[in-house]
Parts: sequence; structure tokens; C-alpha cells
Amino acid sequence: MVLSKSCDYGLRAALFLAASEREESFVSISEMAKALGLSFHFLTKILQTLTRKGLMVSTKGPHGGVRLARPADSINLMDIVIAIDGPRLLNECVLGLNGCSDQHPCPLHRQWVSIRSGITELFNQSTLKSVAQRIAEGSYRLIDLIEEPEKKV
Amino acid sequence: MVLSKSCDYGLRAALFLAASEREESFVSISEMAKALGLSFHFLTKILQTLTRKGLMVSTKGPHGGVRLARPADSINLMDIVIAIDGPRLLNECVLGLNGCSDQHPCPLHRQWVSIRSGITELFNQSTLKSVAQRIAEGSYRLIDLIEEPEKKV
DNA sequence: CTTAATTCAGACAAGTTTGTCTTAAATTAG
DNA sequence: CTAATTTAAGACAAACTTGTCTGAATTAAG
Repeated sequence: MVLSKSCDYGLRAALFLAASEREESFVSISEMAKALGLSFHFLTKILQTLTRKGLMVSTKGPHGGVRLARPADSINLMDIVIAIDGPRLLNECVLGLNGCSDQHPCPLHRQWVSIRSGITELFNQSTLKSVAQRIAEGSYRLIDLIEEPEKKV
Repeated sequence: MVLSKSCDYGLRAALFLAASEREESFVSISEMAKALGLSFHFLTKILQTLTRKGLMVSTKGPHGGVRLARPADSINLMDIVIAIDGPRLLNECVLGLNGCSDQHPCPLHRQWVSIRSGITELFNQSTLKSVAQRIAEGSYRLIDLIEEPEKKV
């Protein structure tokens, strides 16, 4: 798992907001949870983190909810990932060695740095807007096909 | 975390064996655990998995231990990864959507498939021997620099 | 045969992530 | 002001991963 589940959910919610074409108004978390097939309470907790980190703005009461704090083309996926999972992804060793670096590399360090920079580039270059546009085109989805993931027998 | 800790440890142990230049003889798990700075009991459990999966051979009693079941150039990292973490890595969606595929892609699917194939290619093309050789050259390491990883304050 | 060394098996504990629930606080509408 | 709606906060539980321990089984050596 490259991203935690919390991070997956946070990204899906952020993309849902960006794709909702209602950037001005607040969308309730329960509506989002329903649309995305996620636990309301769990999503609430995750979005609280994003609100605390300044990526979203929330308001309580009727017609309350959350919205993106900035235009969707000024937030990229890496912002969300770092807010939820921290900078782990940026410098983690593929063999889990702490202190792995150019100076003290593990035997896979060079190759892994290359792959990792591909990942960070993807998250850095993808804005919520650019990704949401693909969703709006209708050919991409944000919700699970199957409710319960198949477990091993 | 791309690989579980168990998988990290299993890979390190397998590479340790491949780099030990004692392919014929058995190496005790306690010796390996000591050398790699890992918990003996935990490593034992992981290596039992690799033994059950046919990647290692073990023998009990004095001078017992484990060794690679096949020559180090016929085992690649992917063999170890799949034995321990399962095929998760091969088809997992970056947004955690189950059923994500070319037919039902998430909005990052195309880019992620490309990155993922880079990862699988790395693990497929890296044999224990090829990686162990780099270790034997002395410029790469398999053990943690710092014992206790720093926790967030 | 006895003893020591070692893996095997599985119970158990600790830690982390994921998910649920309840109550409080804030906001809006009447 | 009151009631309804919604997020905020945090306790708690469930599930999974990681780590520890004990005893059994096997092997080698004397």
C-alpha cells in the first residue's frame, strides 16, 4: 500500500469536491460519504485533518459542510498526501532501512529513488482540478465497484 | 509503505544469505538476526514462510539453519515479495479502489500502471545474486544506521 | 542414549490503523 | 429563544501488523 486508507479516502473526497462544480458552496460530509461509499464518521475524521491543515474550510449548522480552501487548480495531490500520511513517501527506503540515503544507500537505493521521484512527480503535477476534469468527462470513477473486497480463502 | 515490514525483513535476510558466499551451508537464524539487527523470533516466523513457499530450505539441530533453496541467480526479489506480501503490489489501485482496471479505471489509473510496472520490473529483474554482489562490493548496506527510528514529537 | 542446538508451531502481547459512537459546539431557520 | 442540522472532539472498539515467548520436534555429537 503506497498510501494509507485514510489518505485514499481523503484524496477521493477532495477529488469529489473538485469535480462537484460547486466550489463556492459547502458540501455536507454525509452526502460525500454516501456518494463515495465511505463511513461517515471515518470520513469526518479525515476531513477534519484536512481542515486543520488548511486545505479545506468547514462550517457547521444547516447547509454546512466542507469545501476546498483554495481553487482546485492550486491544490495538488501531494498536498493532500502529505497532510494525511506525512512526508513518509518522499524519503522512505524500499527495504525499510532508516537513514538510507545517497551517502548510505541500500543496494536498491538508486533504482528506488528513480521510481519514487516518478511517484512524487505524479502527485505534484496532478492538481485536483486536472484530475477532477477527467472524472467529469465520465470515463473515470471514484467509487468501489464491489462493496466488500474479496478476502483470501 | 510499499512493502510490509515482514517483507522488508525477508528480503534483507534473503540478500544476506545470497551475499554470505556460503550458498551450500546452512546459516542459523539467530546469526542472521544478530547481523541484521532484527528480532530473532520475528525473523524466524518470516523465514518459516519462505521455507514453506519453497524459497528456502531449513534443517534443525546443531549446524542447522536455513539456506536458499535455489541458486541466488534464479531467485528474484519478486519471488520473495509475493511469498510474503502476496500479489497485492501487482494490481493495487493507487486510490485503493477495488476493481480498478483498464476497463474501469480510476482517474490516475494510466499513470499509476506505468509507475507500478516500473516497480514490478525492478523486483522481477533484480535477482538475489545481482543485488548481493553490490553488497559484497562493500558500498551498500543491509542494516539500519540508527537503532530506534525517530518518532514524531 | 543423552544432551545441546536448532527450527517449527502456535499462543499471546503490543502497537498501529481503521472504523464506530456519543456528546459538545456552532450555525441557521423559524 | 428554540429546534434542527451539521462539524468538532475524543473515547472506544475491531482488525491487522508487528513482536515476544514457550514448548515441541528434529538433528548432530559425544
